[in-house]
Amino acid sequence: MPRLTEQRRTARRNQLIAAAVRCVAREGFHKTTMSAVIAESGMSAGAVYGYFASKNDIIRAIADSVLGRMTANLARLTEGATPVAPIDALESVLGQIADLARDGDIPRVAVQAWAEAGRDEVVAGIVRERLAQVRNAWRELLLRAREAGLLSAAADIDALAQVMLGAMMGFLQQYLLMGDVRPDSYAAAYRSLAGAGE
Amino acid sequence: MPRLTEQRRTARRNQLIAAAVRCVAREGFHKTTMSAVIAESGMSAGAVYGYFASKNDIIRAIADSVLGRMTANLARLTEGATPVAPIDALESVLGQIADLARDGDIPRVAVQAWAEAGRDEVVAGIVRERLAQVRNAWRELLLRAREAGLLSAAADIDALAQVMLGAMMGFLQQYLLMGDVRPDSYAAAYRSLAGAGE
Amino acid sequence: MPRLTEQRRTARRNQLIAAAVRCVAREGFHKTTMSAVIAESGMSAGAVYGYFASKNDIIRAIADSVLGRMTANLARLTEGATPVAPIDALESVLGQIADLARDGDIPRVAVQAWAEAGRDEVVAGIVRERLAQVRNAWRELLLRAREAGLLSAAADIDALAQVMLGAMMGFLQQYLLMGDVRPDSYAAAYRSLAGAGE
Amino acid sequence: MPRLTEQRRTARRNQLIAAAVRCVAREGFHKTTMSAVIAESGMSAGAVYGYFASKNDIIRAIADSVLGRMTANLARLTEGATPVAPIDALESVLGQIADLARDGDIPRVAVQAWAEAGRDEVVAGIVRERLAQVRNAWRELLLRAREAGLLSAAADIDALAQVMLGAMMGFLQQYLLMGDVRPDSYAAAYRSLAGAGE
DNA sequence: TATGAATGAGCATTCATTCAT
DNA sequence: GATGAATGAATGCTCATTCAT
Repeated sequence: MPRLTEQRRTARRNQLIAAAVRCVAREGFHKTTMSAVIAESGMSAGAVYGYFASKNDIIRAIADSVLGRMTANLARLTEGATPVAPIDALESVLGQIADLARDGDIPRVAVQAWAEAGRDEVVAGIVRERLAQVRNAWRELLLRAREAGLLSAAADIDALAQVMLGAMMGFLQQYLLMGDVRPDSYAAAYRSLAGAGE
Repeated sequence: MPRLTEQRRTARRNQLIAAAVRCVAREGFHKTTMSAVIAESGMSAGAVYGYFASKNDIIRAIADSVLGRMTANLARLTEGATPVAPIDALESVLGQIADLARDGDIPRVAVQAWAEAGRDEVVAGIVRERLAQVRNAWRELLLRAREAGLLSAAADIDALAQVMLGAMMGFLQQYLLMGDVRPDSYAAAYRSLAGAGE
Repeated sequence: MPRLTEQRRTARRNQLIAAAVRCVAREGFHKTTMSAVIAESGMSAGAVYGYFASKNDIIRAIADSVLGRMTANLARLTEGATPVAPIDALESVLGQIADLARDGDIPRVAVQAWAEAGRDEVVAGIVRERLAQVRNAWRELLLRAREAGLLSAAADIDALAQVMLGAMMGFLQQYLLMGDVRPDSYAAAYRSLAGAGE
Repeated sequence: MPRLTEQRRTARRNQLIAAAVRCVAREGFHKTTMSAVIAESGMSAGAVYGYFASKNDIIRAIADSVLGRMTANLARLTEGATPVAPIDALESVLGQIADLARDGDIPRVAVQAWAEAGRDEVVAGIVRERLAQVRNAWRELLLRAREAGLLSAAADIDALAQVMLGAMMGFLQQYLLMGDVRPDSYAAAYRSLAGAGE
């Protein structure tokens, strides 16, 4: 088969996932019909099943794709060699999330994926892996911050990474559900919490 | 006269919701069939539709019930007159969430409700109301903490309430998805974060 | 049982039939639900089944009642001893039908009964009996008209009675479906047809 | 390309309508189940819904089809250029109706359609249109008869067309319900009515 | 190869009827 | 008696998937 294969195939797959994501953002995984995905993608039913074995397969691909794109921007943050104060990093990350939520469907579908993980163990595996990536990125960033003295030497890096990931999830949910959270004040609140309790 | 008393009617309704919650915890809202709910509840198809007009109605009742029960314990915390350090309160609340998640279906279904809010405006309204309640409880607690000097005078109470709610949501999601978060270390991390960056 | 029984029972039965007729005029026999009849009658489900064994029974009672009331006025016409010209009688009868159709549900439900006769042999029997009554009335009237010289001596009384009944049915259907037929011009047309063709 | 040609699609549609007509002749519109239609047509449930959006759609298509076929033969009668005596034409038309009723389901279903017009405004529109066609055909025939002197010059063509349509409906109903009407004597009775009343 | 019509099990919901109170 | 909540088989319809063309 000399036709331009793998590259073209991947492109079509992505185009299909993009169409499916638009549908899922509107109706959720299980109220989205294959018929809707087929119409949105402009492909034929047969063609779709040439790229994915089943609707479940598409759901899994969507989950992976969408969570991957949530993570993508975060990775960029960590790549930099210069240490960043964790809360500054958080503000930046929350800003990226707010941007994604304002402009597109990804965060809405990410929430769907978190819910779906509760009933499909494969999706659960994908989600776990993606969340682990985010935590790893945070751990790296936090370590560098601690080395730079931007974080107390006694800080529990693992727990803090969990807290940072949790902040992202909590912020996103409130952004989507309440629509009244702002990256700057949200991140700043962590600072005000500071001296408290001691 | 075989007329149902309001009390009996409410009891049956709750019994039905409880059965439906068990189903939804397993399969999510839209993969749960009425047939499954009927079997789980031990009622007949017709009887179920005597209590709820449609599956959608049940979904909404579940969302309200489940989010209400997530909130219930929190309210208890705020009722106390004695000021509590916010992070101590958080640890306590996360502990309650972990307990609920370990012992029952409520938190799993709460996640479903958050996702469903993205496609059913009625559920979105219910969720907004319930989340607002949680924030209000936090605001009250935070105000009292600030008055007692357990919180910096400059603290942004509204933003902090958002952060506290977000912490609950982020903790719960990670509890369900990763299974490795612990109330004590999670809450403690907030403290270690505190001084940082300044 | 010293309670006023038979009389009261009949009254309640008629009240029930009246309610059911209102429903059937709106939705036809088979789109009318027992629930609707129960609501319209103000009785309880159990009570209704005390008067009629089944929905089918009600349908049959309605058919009989409604066709009986279509016939009632016709009988009055024939009772008179004085001979009437057939076409004058027809105009009068069509006028009565138009009045019934304008003011109430009976003719609409009569059409339902004719249709139902195609699938329920019991209703077919009721309809046959009622139509036979109408024909008999016409036969009597036509005989008297022939004796009085208002009708040709060679007239086929049986066939003419069929034609008169047919005229009533055809007029009613057009009144209900087209709404543009008038008793006077409709009857008059029979006269203009008369001499023709010979 | 397995695309259906318009021709094939229409053929399948008609086959489906034919199957549905057989069911409706037996049980009426609303006691005919989709399941019965599906079985009778030999198609699958899904296929049926590829041709018609709903059961209501099928009912409407049946109404149009059946009333159209009642009309078809009438049109043929009018096409002829030679004037026909109205009562001769009537006898011929009643003969066609009797043939249709003896051999097939069409007239039984036509009666269903007239009844259904009382509750579905779309069916009512279809019926009105089809009845108007019949009247138009009669008007044309009557005009030609009047020109040829087969009808009194003073005859009210519109009213006579109503009477002719009414005769067809009344004859058909009696054919189906009583089974004792004959085209020849029925038409002849109109003649015997002739001199009467003057 | 790509198509889209066909499949049919499965879905949410209805409703005539019953019977415990 | 009278009530109306409960029953559950049956209904109209959907939709993930297949496969003849």
